[in-house]
Amino acid sequence: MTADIIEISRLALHDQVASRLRTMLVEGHIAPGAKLNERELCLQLRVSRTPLREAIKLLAAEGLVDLLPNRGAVAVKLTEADVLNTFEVLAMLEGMSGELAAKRITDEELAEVRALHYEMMACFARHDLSGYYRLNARIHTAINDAAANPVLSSTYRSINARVQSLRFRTNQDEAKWKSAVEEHEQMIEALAARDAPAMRKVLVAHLTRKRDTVLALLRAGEIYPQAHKAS
Amino acid sequence: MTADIIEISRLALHDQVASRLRTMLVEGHIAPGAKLNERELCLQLRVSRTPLREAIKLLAAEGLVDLLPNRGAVAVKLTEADVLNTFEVLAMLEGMSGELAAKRITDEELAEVRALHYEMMACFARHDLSGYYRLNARIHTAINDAAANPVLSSTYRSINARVQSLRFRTNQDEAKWKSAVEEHEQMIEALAARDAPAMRKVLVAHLTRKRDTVLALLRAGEIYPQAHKAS
DNA sequence: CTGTGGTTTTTTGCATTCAAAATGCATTCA
DNA sequence: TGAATGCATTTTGAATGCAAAAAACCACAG
Repeated sequence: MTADIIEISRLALHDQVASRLRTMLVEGHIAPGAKLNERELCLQLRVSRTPLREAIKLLAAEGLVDLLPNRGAVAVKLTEADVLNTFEVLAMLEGMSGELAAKRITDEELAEVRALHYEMMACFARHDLSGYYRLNARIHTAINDAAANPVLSSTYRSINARVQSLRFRTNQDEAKWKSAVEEHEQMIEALAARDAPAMRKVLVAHLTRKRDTVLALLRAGEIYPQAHKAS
Repeated sequence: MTADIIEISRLALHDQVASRLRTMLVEGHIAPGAKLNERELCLQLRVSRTPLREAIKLLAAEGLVDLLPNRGAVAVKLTEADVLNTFEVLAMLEGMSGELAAKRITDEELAEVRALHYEMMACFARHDLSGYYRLNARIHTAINDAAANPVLSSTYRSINARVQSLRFRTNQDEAKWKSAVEEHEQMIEALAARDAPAMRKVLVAHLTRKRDTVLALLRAGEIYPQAHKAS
């Protein structure tokens, strides 16, 4: 019982709030372009406005919300140009991460990535999309860790979060899913061979495909169905 | 992102505070490892604790201060590993920025960079170090702008700020200064030739040299003279 | 003289309160 | 009938108050 209390007070309240808000934004529970009403969120998250506001400032720094002076915060609604620019940076960060990982990964780390990969294949076989996504994220985290550069990892995480809500909504068809899995296999091969250029190549290609998927949906207007807010 | 469109008639207090604190940290007026006493800073900046705390949270997200639970914030004191990791990422970001700039720079932008370069040369000739630094920063900003990727620019700015206070303290000797200027001339040439690989090469070399300078000083203990606080 | 325990003081974290700005509505006038 | 202006409500921004945690201090014992 007391352990929970300690556990709660271990993480600062504004950090907990930031995490919850981040999840809500990334998973689309707060729609892009939606206003973040402070009083509303206070009741919902059972905290006062001070930690909430601190959390919102944090998310603004991460680029997940826009801060309008005297008008509060809104969930970012990316334009096509924003998506292009973001993926351009992401591709480079991921490419670098992959290169470094290929150079620095230990046998133990490689084994773990492989294990995660097979778990992910299991999800693929079962058509368990959410499990697939979860494993996918863990693999990418594992590769980032293998790159052994915390600055790179946290930068990647932060920027990736901005497009995560869009990637969340891209309902893969079977063919795209299959080729994504194939790309993952190439990643494992490149890692095992410690082939840094190959690793970069497959990761950049991976990101480029993701980008194009997101862009296509954005252009089709399937991501932001009702165009209500001016941006 | 989309907030840029909204004109900022009057900056919010927490933004002003964040700017001032950022300057104090980057220019070393707050020493690395120093504790940020809220009450003290409130009196100094003539604001109450609420906007100050929001600003500190922002700087924490930027990686300029560390947030210790229930113990406040301290100015980050980078370890040798931190410096290596940060410059590793910076080199890549700057390399990418240079590549994109070489591909995308307009004649007008190039002319402006050239003009800034000559102004900087004037400062060099006059041994005006602070003017040189100012122009140097403006040139890098101009190149970043020419890359035409706001996500890249802001990411670079944020990460660069973390090592700026160290670079601020590296008192260049004449020889190093001279070779820095030569590298800048190579940059202009590469830009003019729209030679992206060359641009990347010179920028990465530039950053590597800066990194080594910072590292040498760090190892010599000249940056953190009195080692008192644990990092 | 040094280490330990308890107490005081300081400092941080969160909640509440107060003030200012913006939004919405109704009334009024053209 | 439509637009503009003034008022009321809502919402954000900033300041203060209060409680808890950490640091500093001091006394005391070994």
